[in-house]
Amino acid sequence: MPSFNQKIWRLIDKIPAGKVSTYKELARAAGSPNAFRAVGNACSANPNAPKTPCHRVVSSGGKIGGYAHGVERKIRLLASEGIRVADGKVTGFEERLFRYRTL
DNA sequence: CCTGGGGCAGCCG
DNA sequence: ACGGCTGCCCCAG
Repeated sequence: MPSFNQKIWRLIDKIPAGKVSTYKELARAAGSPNAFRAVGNACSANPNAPKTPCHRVVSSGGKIGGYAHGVERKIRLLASEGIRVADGKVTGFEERLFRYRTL
């Protein structure tokens, strides 16, 4: 029985390269729409840093958000996947957003 | 831009 | 089990 964190990590693993998701979306996909904050916690507590791509998780509206290993690193990782970040936001966020389910 | 309030899992003590 | 604190947050003002 996976804990909340496990569920979150599992969901994050499903995000394909070149796409991004948000804390809010993850919370919704995990079944707790208001647990977006706990999602952020799960990411920082993520045991496998690059393995589980928490760098593909941004804040709502496409804002870059934070990163335990430094936001700089996060931006670089995203850039290497073809995702550009300008002015603290993901360019073309709406199009690059990975949707888990169509409710 | 900044502030305050809300809401939630995890980790102490 | 219980209360208090923390955090890669969100939203309204």
